Amino acid sequence: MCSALSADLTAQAKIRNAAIAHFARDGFQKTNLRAIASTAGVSAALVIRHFGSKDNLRSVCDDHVLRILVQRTRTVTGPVGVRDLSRAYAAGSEEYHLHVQYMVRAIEEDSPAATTFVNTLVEETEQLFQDGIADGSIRPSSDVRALAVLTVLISLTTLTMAPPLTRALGYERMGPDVLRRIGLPMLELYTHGMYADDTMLKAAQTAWEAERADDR
Amino acid sequence: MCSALSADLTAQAKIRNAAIAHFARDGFQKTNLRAIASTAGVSAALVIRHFGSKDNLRSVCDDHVLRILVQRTRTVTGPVGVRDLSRAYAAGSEEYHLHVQYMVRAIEEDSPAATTFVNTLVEETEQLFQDGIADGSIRPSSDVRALAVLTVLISLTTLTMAPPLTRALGYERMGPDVLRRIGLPMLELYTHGMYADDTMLKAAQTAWEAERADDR
DNA sequence: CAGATCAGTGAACATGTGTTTAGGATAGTA
DNA sequence: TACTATCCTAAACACATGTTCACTGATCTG
Repeated sequence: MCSALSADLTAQAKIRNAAIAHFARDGFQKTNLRAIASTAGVSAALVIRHFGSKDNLRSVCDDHVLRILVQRTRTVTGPVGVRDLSRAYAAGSEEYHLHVQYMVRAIEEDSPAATTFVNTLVEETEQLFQDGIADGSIRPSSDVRALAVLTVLISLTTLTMAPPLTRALGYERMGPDVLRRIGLPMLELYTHGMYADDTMLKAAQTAWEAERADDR
Repeated sequence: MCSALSADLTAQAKIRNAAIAHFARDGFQKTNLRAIASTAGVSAALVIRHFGSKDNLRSVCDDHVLRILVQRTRTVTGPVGVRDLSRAYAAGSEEYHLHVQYMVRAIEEDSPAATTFVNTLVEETEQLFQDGIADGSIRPSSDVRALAVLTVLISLTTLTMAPPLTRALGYERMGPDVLRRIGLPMLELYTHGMYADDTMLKAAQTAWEAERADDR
């Protein structure tokens, strides 16, 4: 965990890390070069000198974060996976949170790297589900791909819940306690749903079939 | 549905509607007054003249959208509710979509009105769940409030799914077909979860209890 | 040492954007 | 007609911000 000590990093790395932090917290648009430069302890001109432009700086950050996250997924996957993302997240380092937040921001803003982020996550999740269905730990689904997208969506937005949602739960800021609070209902939902019977599901299924018939 | 005809609206209303559209589509920060003015067919100066400042314009838009959405909820609720939000959404008007999107943007950006938006939604949803639990249509939950927050979160982010998520499903843009595609797995999830048994849930429960014991 | 290369900076530049200002058109009124 | 009020605009202003430029100092290299 040496990345917090900025003294022994090159200026480029300091700038990149500062940029990642700012982009993650405030978004790309709202972050200005002088703020990044100030955090990195350098001048705004140096940022441009090293990275050419703000856009290019973002793409470097994208690559960096993506590489680290993928690497982490590769090594950590197996026992954890998506099944218990919130616990894995809660146990993760500050730096990891930052990277996850960066990724979510990238997806929200539809940055160039967002597609890669999402596709990696969805692919991995879908594979996990396929395996789970094969070994009987997960119920078969009518549309595994869509289920994967849905759970990725839920995981991401849960992990970096918008402040108003957090406040609706009675907390000031996002933190481990919020995740714990939201994690149990989530697992309950994943385990046995929330409807007592399948009335809704059947109604929707027949309605959709009728719609499909109308389309022809 | 006369609001599309802008000819017979006052300049103030035209500006407000244009602002709502721009804020919803591009966010508050990225929208500039001249774009709003152009859409409304007026000058940028008139926007300031009528609303004082960009910030005040937003707060007027917040109030307007909130009032309409709450009114709609009050009248439409009952048969629809949150249970089948995607179908209700798919059946809704263009204007309704715009307002929902506006609300999601407000929540994402944590605008002043976001708290009101979210609290209204969560309150209404929680009440719906309480009623459902009472009449047996919904399973009892260990934390109804948190469940309400979670489902509001899921509904909102599903309705205005980020473009990369949409693309991961093979579609170019968000639309009724995407909602239909994601809606079925969602209902399945709500009906019987996705885990085949309660291994995960039990593991998490004991882990959390152990953690709570550690905290003392 | 001379020269070259590299990291780095402060000031200036260009542009975008929220806001102000001075004034123009139009309609109502005495 | 003259006065007033209302609605509206073009141009200017002020400021933030991405980027460029001229320059400094340090570190190699011959």
